[in-house]
Amino acid sequence: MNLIDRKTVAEYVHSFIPYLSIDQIENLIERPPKEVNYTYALPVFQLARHERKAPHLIAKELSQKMISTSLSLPEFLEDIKHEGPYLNFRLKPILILENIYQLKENYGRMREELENVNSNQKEMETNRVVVEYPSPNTNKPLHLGHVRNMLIGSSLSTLLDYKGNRVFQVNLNNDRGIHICKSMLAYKKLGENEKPDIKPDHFVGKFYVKYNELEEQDPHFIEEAQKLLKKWEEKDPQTRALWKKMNQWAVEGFEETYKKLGVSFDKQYFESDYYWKGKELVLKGYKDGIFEKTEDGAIVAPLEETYNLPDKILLRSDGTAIYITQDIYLAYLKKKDFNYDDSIYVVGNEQNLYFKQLFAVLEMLGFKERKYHLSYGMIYLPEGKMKSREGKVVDADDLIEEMKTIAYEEVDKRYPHLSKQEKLYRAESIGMAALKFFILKISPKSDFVFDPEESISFEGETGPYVQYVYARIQSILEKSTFSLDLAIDTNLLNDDTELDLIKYLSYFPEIIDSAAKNYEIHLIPQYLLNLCQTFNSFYSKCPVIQADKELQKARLLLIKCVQIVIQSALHLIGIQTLEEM
RNA sequence: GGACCCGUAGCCUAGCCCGGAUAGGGCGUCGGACUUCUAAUCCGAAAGUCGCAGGUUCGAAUCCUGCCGGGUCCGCCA
Repeated sequence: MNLIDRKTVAEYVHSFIPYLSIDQIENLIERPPKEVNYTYALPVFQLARHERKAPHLIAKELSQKMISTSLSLPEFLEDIKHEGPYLNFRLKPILILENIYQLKENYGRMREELENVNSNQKEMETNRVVVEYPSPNTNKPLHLGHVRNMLIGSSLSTLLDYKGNRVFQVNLNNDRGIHICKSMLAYKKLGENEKPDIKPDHFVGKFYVKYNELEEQDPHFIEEAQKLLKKWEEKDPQTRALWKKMNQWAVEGFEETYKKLGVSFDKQYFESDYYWKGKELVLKGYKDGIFEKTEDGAIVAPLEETYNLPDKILLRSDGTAIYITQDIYLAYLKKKDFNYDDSIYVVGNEQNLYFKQLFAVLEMLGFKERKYHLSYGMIYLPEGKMKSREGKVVDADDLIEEMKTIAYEEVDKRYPHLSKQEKLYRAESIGMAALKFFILKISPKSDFVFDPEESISFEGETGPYVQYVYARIQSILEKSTFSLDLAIDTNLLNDDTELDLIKYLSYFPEIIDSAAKNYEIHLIPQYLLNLCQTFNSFYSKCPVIQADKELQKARLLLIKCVQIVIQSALHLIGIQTLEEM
């Protein structure tokens, strides 16, 4: 097999432009616009300074030099062409198709696969990564924000694992604090001894909403909730028993939701187990003169001068822990548990400042491990921000059910004759694909408005659109009387859509690479849309089954490769393929 | 008051980190394509001051500065 990608091209170009490094050239190389039927383009403007010539002349001369000095082009290149100030390269199609067909689901990490085979670098240390998400509060069920969080966290974990990292997924249950006491108080007042008659986390959440209704009528309830928290901290047995019971309900309910979304963890942390342990670290920091004490005795980290951040309280004046106290400890604990190289926190952007402060405080303590806050934007409803307090949220379970229900109707509409079991199977797969793709195709940084009416779609830029391409290919492969074979004549693949497909296929490894490097999951759905749009154009223009033998065999291999890439890309974002839909 | 994020056709969104070919898609609208590999599809059309104004550059949606509009956050919540 031949390792061919952007870097291979850069290495080749470097032999003609020695004054630029391979990395510089690789950085310069870009993907040409759609209508240019070449794989990579080198804009030569930058060379104009060295060469003191007009860009289009440089491009022309370089291409001539490349073609004449090497007699024939290097094995992996089919064509080089100058076009204005650009030098365009086309990779040899058969090599791309060969790589995909042989590497199968490993094609997306082609470079690692082929380099490992060649150099047998097994002793190379595997990078260890901890990904923390979704870290829910245990007083109410999961909502759409958590869904976004989980989909990002879980597909990032899959992706990093795919690229050779050892990934540990962990979840921090925020099971202690005033929020859970509020649900407990309402339960005591209104539902004592009732057992969940609905999904247990929803049952707990019901009381959280009820609490807020109570508080609205009578603001004194907050004092009662605080009393309950105090009793909890004093380990009052009755309070602890109630707390334990309700937390169990909440966590049980979460587990069901995790399962539906295909999320699982290597370890679950519970804040209540160690929230007080960070206290020692903070006090030691104070003793060492790193932190300061306020007039009333709270410990504060001075961040203003060194970090240009607001100072941060680390310990209450009464000596009790607050949220950051335990997060400091947890950083050490995760290091101890997993000996990680990278620690990623998947948390919404409303906590951007908090994480800057947390990381600064850890650094002050001498804890200098690599940490990254993967911050994502908030989701709004058409009527504004979601408010759990008022029960104005898109509930995760409801949303999942709704997606499946609508998907069922769509399947039923098209194929009423199918068995109910088959319809359910497809609806589950299609509904989940629609949900996951809808959320993951958007750049994690951007906020977005979720309009339930408009967002649940199965047409256009959606998961089902991609699944549909997979199924269409499957259907052709089954109907063709020819079998797949690498011995094809790629010259027959000369339609624009065919050349485009090959071009997009060759980008897959570099898309995966940059998605993993920059933690940008949305690059994968975006890539799939480009690939699938091109396939659908191909599909309507280029018949496969009716084509002559040689052309048919060439097209079969091409579409098989498209199918392989679709499947492995979808797998990375937790979406299943369907052979028929 | 301060810090950070966002502003791309009626609506949604990619591209911004790392400046390069006429700014890509989708929804919606209008007009076409199923006796032919699955129409959850395809083809075509209308629709854009890339928030505004400067600056840097051969070249700016992309980098810098200022402004306008929206959002988030800011010492004892989680």
